[in-house]
Order: sequence, then structure tokens, then C-alpha cells
Amino acid sequence: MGKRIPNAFIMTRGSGSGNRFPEAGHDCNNRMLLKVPETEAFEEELSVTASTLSEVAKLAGVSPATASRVLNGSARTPAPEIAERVRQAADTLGYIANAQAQALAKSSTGLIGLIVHDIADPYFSAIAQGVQAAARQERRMVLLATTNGTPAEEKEAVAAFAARRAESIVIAGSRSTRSEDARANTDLAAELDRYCRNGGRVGVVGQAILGVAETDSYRTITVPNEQLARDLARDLARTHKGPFVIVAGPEGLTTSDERVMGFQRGLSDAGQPAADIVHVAFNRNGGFDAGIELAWRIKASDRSAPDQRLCIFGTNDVMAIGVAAALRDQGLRVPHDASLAGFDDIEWLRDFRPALSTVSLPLEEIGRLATMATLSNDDGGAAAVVGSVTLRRSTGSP
Amino acid sequence: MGKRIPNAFIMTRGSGSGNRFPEAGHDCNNRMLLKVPETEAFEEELSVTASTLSEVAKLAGVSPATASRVLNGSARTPAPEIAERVRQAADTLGYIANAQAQALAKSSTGLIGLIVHDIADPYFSAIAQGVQAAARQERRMVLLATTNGTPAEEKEAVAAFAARRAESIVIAGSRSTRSEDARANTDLAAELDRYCRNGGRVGVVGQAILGVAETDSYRTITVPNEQLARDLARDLARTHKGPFVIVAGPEGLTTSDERVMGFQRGLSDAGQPAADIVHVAFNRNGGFDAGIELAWRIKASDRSAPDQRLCIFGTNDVMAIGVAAALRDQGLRVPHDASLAGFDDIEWLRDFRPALSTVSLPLEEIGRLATMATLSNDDGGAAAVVGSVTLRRSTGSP
DNA sequence: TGTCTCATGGAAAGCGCTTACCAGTTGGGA
DNA sequence: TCCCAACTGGTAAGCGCTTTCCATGAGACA
Repeated sequence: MGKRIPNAFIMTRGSGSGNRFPEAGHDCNNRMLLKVPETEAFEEELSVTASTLSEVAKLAGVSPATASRVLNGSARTPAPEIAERVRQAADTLGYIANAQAQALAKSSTGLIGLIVHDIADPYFSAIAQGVQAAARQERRMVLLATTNGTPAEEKEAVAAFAARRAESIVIAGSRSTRSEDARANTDLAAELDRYCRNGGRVGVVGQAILGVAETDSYRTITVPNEQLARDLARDLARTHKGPFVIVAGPEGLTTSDERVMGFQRGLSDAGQPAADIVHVAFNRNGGFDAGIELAWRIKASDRSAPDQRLCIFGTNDVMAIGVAAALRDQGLRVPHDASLAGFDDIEWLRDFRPALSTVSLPLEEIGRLATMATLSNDDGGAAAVVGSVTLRRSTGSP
Repeated sequence: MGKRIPNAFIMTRGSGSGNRFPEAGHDCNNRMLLKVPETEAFEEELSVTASTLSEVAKLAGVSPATASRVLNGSARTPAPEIAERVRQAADTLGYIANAQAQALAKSSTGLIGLIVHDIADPYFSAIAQGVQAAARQERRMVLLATTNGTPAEEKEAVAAFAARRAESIVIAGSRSTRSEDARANTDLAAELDRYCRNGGRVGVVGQAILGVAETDSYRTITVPNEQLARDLARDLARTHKGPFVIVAGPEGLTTSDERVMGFQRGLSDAGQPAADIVHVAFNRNGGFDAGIELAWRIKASDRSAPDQRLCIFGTNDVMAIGVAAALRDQGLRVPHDASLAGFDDIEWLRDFRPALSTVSLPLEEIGRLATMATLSNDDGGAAAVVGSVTLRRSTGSP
């Protein structure tokens, strides 16, 4: 909202009084004012911009304090008759409280900051949905920031949220342990630390951010990536007898790393040799690239021999979809020529065929949990996220 | 951020001075203060919460006005040497400007409100991505609200954004002309109108909201749904000789209605009889429901006769996917037993097989355009959105 | 040297609210 | 009848900034 606009008039009285009033003048505040003729008792003044509390108070013939107490919830409730008058006045003027001013006065903004890598990614938009739902339930608004997954931009976002005095921040998206991110990670940790010390609360989805101590104001919603990947591997190894390949994100991307580690452990549990790992981008196109590469390997093998058939584990669903697309592109079929599994169980991918074996994660719930964790004070043992292996056609019999 | 917290200390000086200082006392403001011993020149005072401009100013030995001019961009730039001192002080204290206070003082918040039906829906998350990108480019933050598509909740969201003094609002998602929404639509229009008169700008994606006059502060990014659906129908009619069926959203949902109308017109252009219309929910499950129903019809027909083969048009991609899932469920295959087309060309659905014929829309670009339209002042003729028909396998030969 | 202009830092008045404190009433108990 | 507690509404002091206006000093020019 810009400055006061001198050539517009608010005419909430409506009905017939819509003619501009020639003797409109300036008051001591240099504001454009308007004397409304049909009012007898006092000179009603309608200002040009959003009306303020004191305008409402003046119209109602009470003090701003009283008006505030009536309109914006307070421990003290003025007399019913007065309250009614204030409400009427507010209605007449179309009063909307200035949240900025309230925030300043009360030092509480009702804002929740949400940081994601990419809001268009269904993984993040599902989490965002949960955050949004929780925020609405708690009568908060959510501020959104996207970062492309770089800790440097995450730090920027935290600073911006801190400036806006967001009451809490929810950060979703894999951490990075790559050495080139080390510096940015430290900065991010410092920024978060400062934010927390100033009374902010933060909820992190996935894994803790290195360098920030877990305190009451800093909660992590841990996703048991490793355990679940391990379960998945064990389940797959039960029926699959050929070699395994993992299509992973870049080394140092914690989520991917955890899933890789868990999967390898699961294979080892099952007495299988470790899987080969292909590192690509942690998205659909990365999966596609890997798929093209793997297609060669598959074609070179004897696909009819069960002990040569490949089982490919994409460390997230969209990568797995990318792999599938590449294999199809190369004339190979899943699960006929290779098995394929993903991770996350993205809702929008469930109609994909062959149906993707994956690990189901309650994404929306995770968003909700992370949000609530920053809002409530019970340190109630970091409500654990439970996921489950969901085997479908893509790892079925050829 | 809560009230001042009396038992936490900010120790930005760091390194070694981390011991609590026993003679911390209260100043006239009743704030917890801390005298830092190693400072000689003046008594540096570190407050408990985020430090303020005047604290920075005091530390730098200048007035708040000067500090403000140095730190938060102003036409007047103080002397380099002074500026440096202020910057140092700010750094030392870890100063972060209070955006709320700035907003109040400058009456400009740097906030953009985004209203969508459902952020988890890939259609909306793609648009959100565009909005976010534009916002970032213009150094704004985005406030998010989801409404499940009801005008009543949209109105709430507008009011909330108005209270937060968002500079502009972007509204995405189909309008509704259903009679039960008439009242809420009027309210929404009134709320928007008020918002605009108070200096707010709004950008609407899709179709104009009834009852709000198109002004400089109210822009619509029109999506040529009707034209594109018409193009699609004509293209399909070129090869498809059997009957057409439209799987539409509820009657009164403008986006759906427009696409239906355009499609019918296209059929008529091509000399084909009008399509039957099935009204279901405007989402994947609606499509699924319709698909189950249509499966019966398909099974009852002679699928080998080209003039009996059905071509199904889902008025958006996710509905079409729902239809496909249902047909598959019923043992039918696309395009073998029926042709299928969608609308939107959702990115995440492109790996779906059979590849879906659809209408491509630059969703992210639309979000960007809508945002920029609310930010720029050139009334540059509502940059038109261009879409295009994309025929793929799902409407190919059986 | 005197005057005028321009540049520069500071004082202070808000921005639109909330809330601690105050003063005036009322009512009840002694 | 008097006193005190309990209410009630109003006054005013902020919340943390920005920005107008002012005072001062320096330079320019005659």
C-alpha cells in the first residue's frame, strides 16, 4: 500500500452520497478529509486510505484504547453498549486493523516462515500443504521462500524471516555436507542460532542442520530415511536375486546419502553384495540421465538370467520416474527388463505405470508436525515420523 | 518473536567474553542490559532481544537518523567514515532491521499475497513457482494462502493480506458462477474493491472476478481456455471419428465451463455433433469417478468400429489422469479402447504413459506475469498468455 | 570579508497500534 | 455514613523505524 492517495475517496456510506464533496480540505496532519453532510452529531471524517483505529474511535466517540479493546481482543471488555457503537463505527468505515502496527506494538506477528528448495516439486508442495494447514489452524500466515537447495539462499531466507519477525521458521529439504557448502552451512547455522536466541523457533524437516544445538526452540522432525531404505532393500532382496544399483543424488546431499547407506545396509543384512552407485542430480532429469546409462548395462547383460537382472533404486520418486522414462526411451520395460523402486510415494505419481514400489512418507503430516513443533511448548519427544515400504508392480515378477 | 526474554544473552562479541555478567541491571526502559567490560570508550550495552537501530546508533556514536540513512538505503548518504562506523556497529550487534517497523514508518511492506486453491496441486504449485520467482526478483516476499477454491475463504485471505498491508495480491484458480457462491463472490469483489481503493494491486490468473472493475490496480491475466479448447477439439476431430465425451468439473466452475464451451465449439466447427458432458469433481478423483462410468459405456460399444470409439476430454490434466486410471482399472486401454486428452500439460505428468494429449500452458510464466502486472505501472495491454495444443500418444491411433 | 548556498548530522514528529497506569464511579461491608 | 475495592474508560508512553525540518558549518563568489 502506497502513500495516501489524494484523489480517491472512500464512500462506505454508499447509497446516494457518492458525489464528491467540494469543500474537502486538509487537516493538521495534511490528510485529505471529507466532511460527510448527512451526519448531524459530529463531523464524521473519512480519510482516503485505510481507516485507522483512532478514526473508528472518533466516529464512535470513544478513546482509541477503548476501540482497541473492543475490536482487537483484549482481557478487558468495555460495556456492551459502547462495544456495539465501536463495532458499528468500524463497520461503517470498513476498518481493517493494521497488522504491522499491531505486530510492532505487541511484538508478535503471527507469521510462519517456510523454506523449501522448490515449491513446484511435489515433495515440497505436499509438505507446504501441511504447513499451511497447521498455520491456518493456529491462525497464522505463512511466508514462503524457495532456495534451490543452497544453504546460502537458505541463510538469506532465514535473515529475511527474522527481519519480518516471523514467530517460527520451518525448513524443509535435504542438508548438504559437501565441502563447498561448508561455509554457507556455518553461516546458516549462525543465522538460525541468532534467530533462536532472539526468541524465534525453528522446525527442520529431515535432518538437523549441522552446528545448531537442539534446544526447545530448535526442533527436528527426523525422517528415518536410513531405516526405511534398509527395510526396502531387505524386502526387495527377498525376491530379487540379481545385482542392485542405486541412483543417488550428488554425494553430500544428506537425504540421498542416508537412503544410500540404509539401502546398502539392508542388502548386507540380506546377504547380498553392495550395490553400485550412480551419482546424478537429485531430480527427474538426474534420474533420466542415470537411466540412459543403465540401459546400456542392461542391454549388455543376459536379461533372461534372474541373477543378472538389475534392480534399480532411485533415492526419490521423481528420480525413479526419470529412470523409468529413460529405460522406456531405450526400449526397455519395467519390471520386465529391470526392477525399479523409488522413495517418498509422491501422490501425483501413484497413477504412473508400472506402479512404483517405494517408501511411503506422510509428507503433509510431516509439514504439519514441523509447524506444530515450533508453535507448541511441550517438548513432547519429537513426534516420530513413520513411513512404510510399499511394494508395487515395478518390482514385481518380470 | 516474543517479549523480551530476561534470561538469554546475546554475546555477539563472542570469543572468550561468554561469561554472564553479574551486575547486569535494568535501565529506565526496564530492559535487561549488559555492560561489556572490554569496551573502553563508552559503555556498550547489549540488549537481550534483537538489537535496534538506536542501539546501533549509540554504539556508533551517531543519531538514529544517521544510522538509518546508512543501513537502510536513503537518498542521503552520510560521510564514508561515519557510514563505516555505523556498519561496524551494526555488524557487531548483529543488527537486523525490523521490517514491521520499517513498514509502518514507510507504509510499504514488500509483501505479495498469493491465493491458490491448493498448493499441493501441481497446477498451482507451478504458478506459485512463477510468483515466487518474480517476487524474489523484485525483492518482495510472498505470503501464501490456500482456500480450497471457495470464494468465502478467498475473501478471508484478501482481508488478511489487506491487514498485513500486502502491496499486491495474486489470485489463482477458477472462479465460480454457482448460485450458492453468488453471495461470497459479491463479498470477495467488495473486499478486493476496498483493497484496491486503499492502494493495493491485484492480479488475477484466469478470468476476472465478477463485480470488480478492471482498473490500473486490478489486472487479469486471461488464459484463453475457450480458444485453446476449441483448437484442441478441432485437432482431435481431424482424426477421431467416434463420439466425444467431456469430463468436466462442476457446473459453474468458470475454467471448466470455458473449456467445455470451447471444446463444443471446436467440434461444431469440425462438423461433429456436440459431446456428452459428465460433471464431476475438478480433480483426479473426479476424473476417476467419471472414468468408471465411461468404462461401462465403452464396454457396451463396439470398440472395433472407429465411429463408435470414444474420445474423452478431461478438462484438466489430473482429471484426465484419473480417467485413465479408472479405465485401466476396468481393463481398458488408452488409446486402444478410447482416446483421452487433458488440459494444462502439467510437468509432472509428462512421463505418464500413454503420453497425454493436452493443451500446454506456461504455468510458471503465468504466475510471473500476474505478479509483475501488479508491480509495474505500465498498463501494457495485459500480456497475453499463449498456449498450444500438444498431441501425444493418448489420442493416437488405437 | 560578508553573504548566500549547499551539504550534513541531529532532533523530533509521526506510522497505527497496545497497554500500563490513572482518575472517576459505583457498590458493599463495617 | 464512610472507606475501600472493583470496575471502567481515558491518557499517554511506547513498539522500532523513517523523514521532515532545523541548525550548523563549509565552501563559493563577489
